[in-house]
Amino acid sequence: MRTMSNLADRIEAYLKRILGETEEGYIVLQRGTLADYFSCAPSQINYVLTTRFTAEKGYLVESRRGGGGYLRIIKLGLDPEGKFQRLMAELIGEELSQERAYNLIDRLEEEEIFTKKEAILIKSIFADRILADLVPKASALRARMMKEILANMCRDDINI
Amino acid sequence: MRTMSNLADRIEAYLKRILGETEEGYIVLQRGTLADYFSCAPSQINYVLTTRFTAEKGYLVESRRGGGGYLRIIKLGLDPEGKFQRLMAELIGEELSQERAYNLIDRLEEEEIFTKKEAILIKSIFADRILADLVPKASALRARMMKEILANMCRDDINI
DNA sequence: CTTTTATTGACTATATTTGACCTTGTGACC
DNA sequence: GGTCACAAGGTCAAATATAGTCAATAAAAG
Repeated sequence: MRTMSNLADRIEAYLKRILGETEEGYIVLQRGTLADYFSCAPSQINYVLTTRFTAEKGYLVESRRGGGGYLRIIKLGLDPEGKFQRLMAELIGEELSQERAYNLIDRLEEEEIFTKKEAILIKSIFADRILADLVPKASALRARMMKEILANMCRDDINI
Repeated sequence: MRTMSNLADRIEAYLKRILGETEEGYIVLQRGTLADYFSCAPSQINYVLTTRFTAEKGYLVESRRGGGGYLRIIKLGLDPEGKFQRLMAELIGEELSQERAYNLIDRLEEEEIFTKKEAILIKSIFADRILADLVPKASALRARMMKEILANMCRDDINI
């Protein structure tokens, strides 16, 4: 269980909770109102959005300024058509930092492509702590490993 | 003989005591607070963690910096036959060739410690084909990764 | 006396919080 | 239509709050 002791974590949890309670898969709210609710600087909301609601984590944020302005936070599902290939092509590339890898793995766990145990297992060996001193280009290795894992997840003989 | 009166030992004993009293199998605390409690340098805490709370001794440590930062010390679950600890001990400081790794993984799959999918997943990224050109000491990395995986298999907080 | 283990502190890395300033959209007024 | 006030949201950098690393030194063990 997270300590939830800092503001950013509490705002994140709040947004995820109401996102989970809604039917449409997105929520619309105002930055200033939310900032008031948590008695914080409005820019704190941007901080939470940019660190917790990224594309890798499966979210899309739209907004509008001016009168009637708003924030819309959308929870994305995976495209069932060729999802692995799309993920590999769009999100991995030639380099994959520890943080981006973890986000991606969490996302694949949410989509039930990995079990919790598999997610922990993969994250454990993708850690900089494990790779850094033995691998000059750790991000290149992570990218390669992640692609290899995803390719193997497509094997037919895997669910026997 | 240890005098049992040095700081590191007392901090170790303290952490193990509160770990034993908790229900969840892990504790969360702050490095600075603990250092204050023992009136020592914060880095002393890191020393204790790296020397006493290692995977081979049955612990995992996770942490986070910045506001709301914390240390989480996880006590690994019981391993009655000491199988993992023995495997880890054998692998410490050793090298693990692709062939030996594959044999070990197959054995753990037969013993139903890994599912077929997990075995395929691990083997896929342990291949020399994946590691060789990016990792000067591929066997050292495999040994380290394998230990890390085994440690994580003992976590109580993953429901296997 | 030598080797191993423990202690400390200076420096580094990372995450969060806040505030001053910037940009864009809307509508009233001319 | 142009301009202006106001109502959003955006950006960025400084201040603050944590934790990590490393190397020098001290203490203990052998």
